[in-house]
Amino acid sequence: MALPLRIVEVAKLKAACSSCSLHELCLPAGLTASELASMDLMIDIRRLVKRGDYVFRSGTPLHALYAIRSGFVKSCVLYEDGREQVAGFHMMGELMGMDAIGTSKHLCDAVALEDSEVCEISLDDLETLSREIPSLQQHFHRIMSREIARDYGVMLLLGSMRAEERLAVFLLNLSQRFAARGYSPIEFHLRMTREEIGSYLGLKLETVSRALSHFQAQGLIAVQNKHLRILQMDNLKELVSQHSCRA
Amino acid sequence: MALPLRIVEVAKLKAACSSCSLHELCLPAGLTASELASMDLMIDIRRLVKRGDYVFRSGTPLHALYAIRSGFVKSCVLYEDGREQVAGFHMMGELMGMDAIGTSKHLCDAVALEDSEVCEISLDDLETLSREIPSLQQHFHRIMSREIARDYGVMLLLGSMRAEERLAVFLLNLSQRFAARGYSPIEFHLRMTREEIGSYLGLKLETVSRALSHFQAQGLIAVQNKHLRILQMDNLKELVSQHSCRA
DNA sequence: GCAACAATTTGACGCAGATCAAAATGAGGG
DNA sequence: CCCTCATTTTGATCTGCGTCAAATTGTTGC
Repeated sequence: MALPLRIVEVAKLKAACSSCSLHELCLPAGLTASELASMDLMIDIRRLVKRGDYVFRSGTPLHALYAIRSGFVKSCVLYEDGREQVAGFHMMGELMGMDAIGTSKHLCDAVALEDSEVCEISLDDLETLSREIPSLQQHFHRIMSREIARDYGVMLLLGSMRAEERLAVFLLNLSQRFAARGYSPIEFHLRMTREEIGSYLGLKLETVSRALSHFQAQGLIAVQNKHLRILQMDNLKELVSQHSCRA
Repeated sequence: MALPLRIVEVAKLKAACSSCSLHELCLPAGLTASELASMDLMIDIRRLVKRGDYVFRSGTPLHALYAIRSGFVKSCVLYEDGREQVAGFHMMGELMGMDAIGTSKHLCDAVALEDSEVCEISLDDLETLSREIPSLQQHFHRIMSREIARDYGVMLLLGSMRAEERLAVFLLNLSQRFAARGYSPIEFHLRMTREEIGSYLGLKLETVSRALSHFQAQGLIAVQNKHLRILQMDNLKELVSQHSCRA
């Protein structure tokens, strides 16, 4: 008997950077109108990814890079023995899959935390086009560089901050990124579980929960399950810089 | 009175990728002879960096990327409040400074741990040339990607491994990289202090010291100060994968 | 070779955060 | 709406690693 087939949501739609409201955040930032038109030709697949589904999986060959058009995606590094760690949370306008260019194999899972839409960008096409459009080339390099810079920040966080500092950094970072996208920087919906936050921050879920409760008791934030509101942005920032470090 | 001038060692030598024994490890890997000749034109500064001196400093504008021709360099991320963490150790054939492309400012210090020689590679020149030489472009992307992949590994290490695992991963990684450069994978000189190892691994120097002593007591390694010999490579590897994890 | 200093080792002790446990709350499916 | 299961919260206890301290060894400049 054949197994019941899992229905995979793969809508292939005509994508178009020039009409996408994110193009100032995304890969084509800074291109002229005619350069944008060239990018349109390159990106012809937009894919819907349901909550819980994979954008790509660790170990599979690199087909394309993925720009998030809407939604929220986590990436998890897997270790051979089954250990896994959340390496990042990605929101609209961000590019994923760059870790796979080196080996042509993805080395993390990318899982949608809510129904999302991603644009597939063929690496070959991107490389070809960026040979013709220097500003695209530069921007692509800047995007990869920023990913490296972000990673350095995470290392600092994991290597030398204590639990509550890590969480404060995490919340402030989310806040900034929502702000950059036109959403409220002080009130937002956490799309991930406490366990996922903990995995990202190198903490256990109980520690995350306790730290959130403590912030709330101090009046820094108000949390109600996944709904979060920052009440004292400045004090939250101060908490990070006051060097109550561990290492 | 003028301050006594610090004598800066800046030997400007004609560098040449085509005659460099590292070109299979370094940026020009995979180029044809004529493409290599084009790279030679691009790289015209080789700089000597004495032990303890900076290759570049955090906050300074990006002038160039740096390929290590010989020696050993650490990179340290600095946090505003003075906290710092070693983000990586770099050896010959490796490229540094890619974290600065995004903002045009270095965000870590690069300090030579022994007298070293680096080749300066102008980013503009590299971008120009890689528009003409697709294989150079591809290789540059692969190098940046591998840096991202490496960082993911460090995150996993910092976020979910216990002290002895971290140290074992660290030693095995050094071993591999020495092997790739034709040196012994089982016997080498640690060029960094216990404190620097600790900073990289998110541990205190005492913990690093104790872990090394413990490995030695188990017969896995022999350490004598900075001289290290791996006695039981397989058992060391096993130590990492046996999932004695923390998070 | 010696003095001064830096790096390492080792021991004793404390604490931040992990672990274990159980109750409370929320979300999805029939 | 109710049942079931997943997530979150909170408490109690444990432990790996940080902290403090002191002895030892290695390194550098004179």
